[in-house]
Amino acid sequence: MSVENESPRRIGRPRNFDREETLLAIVDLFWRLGYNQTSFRELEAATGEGRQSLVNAFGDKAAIFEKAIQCYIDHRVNEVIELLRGEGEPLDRIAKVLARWEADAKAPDHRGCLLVNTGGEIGPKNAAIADRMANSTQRMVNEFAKTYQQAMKTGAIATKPSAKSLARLTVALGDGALLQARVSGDAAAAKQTLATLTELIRSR
Amino acid sequence: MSVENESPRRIGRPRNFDREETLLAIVDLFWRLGYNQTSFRELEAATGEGRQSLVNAFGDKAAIFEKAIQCYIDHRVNEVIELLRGEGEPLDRIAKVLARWEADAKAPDHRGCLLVNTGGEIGPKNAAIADRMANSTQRMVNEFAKTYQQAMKTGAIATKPSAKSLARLTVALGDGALLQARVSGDAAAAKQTLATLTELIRSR
DNA sequence: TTTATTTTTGAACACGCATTCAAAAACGAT
DNA sequence: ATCGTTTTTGAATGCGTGTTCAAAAATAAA
Repeated sequence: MSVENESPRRIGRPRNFDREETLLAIVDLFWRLGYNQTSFRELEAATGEGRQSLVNAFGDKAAIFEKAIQCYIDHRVNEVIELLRGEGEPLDRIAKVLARWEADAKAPDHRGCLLVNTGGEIGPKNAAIADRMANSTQRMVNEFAKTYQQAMKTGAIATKPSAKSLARLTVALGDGALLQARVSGDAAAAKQTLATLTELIRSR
Repeated sequence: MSVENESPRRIGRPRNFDREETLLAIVDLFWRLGYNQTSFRELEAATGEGRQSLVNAFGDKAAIFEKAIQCYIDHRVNEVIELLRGEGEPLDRIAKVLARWEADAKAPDHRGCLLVNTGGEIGPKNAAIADRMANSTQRMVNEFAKTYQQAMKTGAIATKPSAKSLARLTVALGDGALLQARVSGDAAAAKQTLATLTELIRSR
């Protein structure tokens, strides 16, 4: 690997905007509108940049979307995993993740979860996108499974449904709750749904 | 109400196709491709009819989609409710619904659930569609709640998470499982997720 | 200052789409 | 047979879209 970080002074006209900041605005846009309803006109408006600049920086629309999905994964999915790997009791760490999902359900613009929304819209049509989504689900399931395993060792929960099974159920439930929140905007229902999971697991 | 069923001999050239049969083909198409990816070209191919005939019978694309959604609800959602109102023990009736969801997860074309897919794609943008989806969810939740209530009275399950809470969790979990099945095509994971719910509820 | 390279700007382009039109065809009624 | 009505057929139209082009602007190197 050659060194690329030391003074990346490149030739030519410098970029007018911050790449990461612009990408975050793009993520937010796809999150709210979905892939098909997001046109270059809205991308320009949301970022304040010309479309040629966006194409130059990120590629065509499909490439822009892929990078937005990756950005979302890097921030949101990894944040969930970090919460599960953090400090405190296993069940408390899981509660933190559920609280985070509730916060997304409460968002005023009915955004839900970008991966969930994309799953319904793109589905298996785009293999690259589908793979990343399936991989994200898998990573979250694995981390939940580890955390549930720890909770079982301390006796906080029963061992009857396996940790892996509980993990799969948890992630699927999060997906469903955030989907319903996007459609109906009823954040309270999502909150209660997730609370029921906690109740079901603890009371054993 | 005037009688409309007795010999509906109408004036003009008779329709060449069966309305219900064609609508079912349209439902299948939207189910697999989603709203945006379904163009009139594919509608023509799937139904074998000219686009003007389709527009004449069902209206423009938005109206066609609305009628397809309604058709899906009339068949699928109502079928779930009928299964819950059917014969047998409450938990067995619920098991029948879960088995039906598993079957949809197993479908070779990754269709998942039309309402789930549409929720991700349309979201809250189309109020008429969103209302019908929220209403369908509500009806299923209510019927699940009744069934869980019956199971509690017979002592088949504990009364600790309320019947309503369990019902909400069940529907949200079904949504999540079918969404994951659409994205990854991993029907086995969906099956195990739903099985874990049964395990969690029974073992108390 | 000049040159080379990259980004920005603004527009033009080609394509697919839903919508719409007009004529022909198929029926019941007169 | 003729007329009125509805569906079918096939094409045309207009619009929004993603993509692409060409000139101007901004920087580092020579």
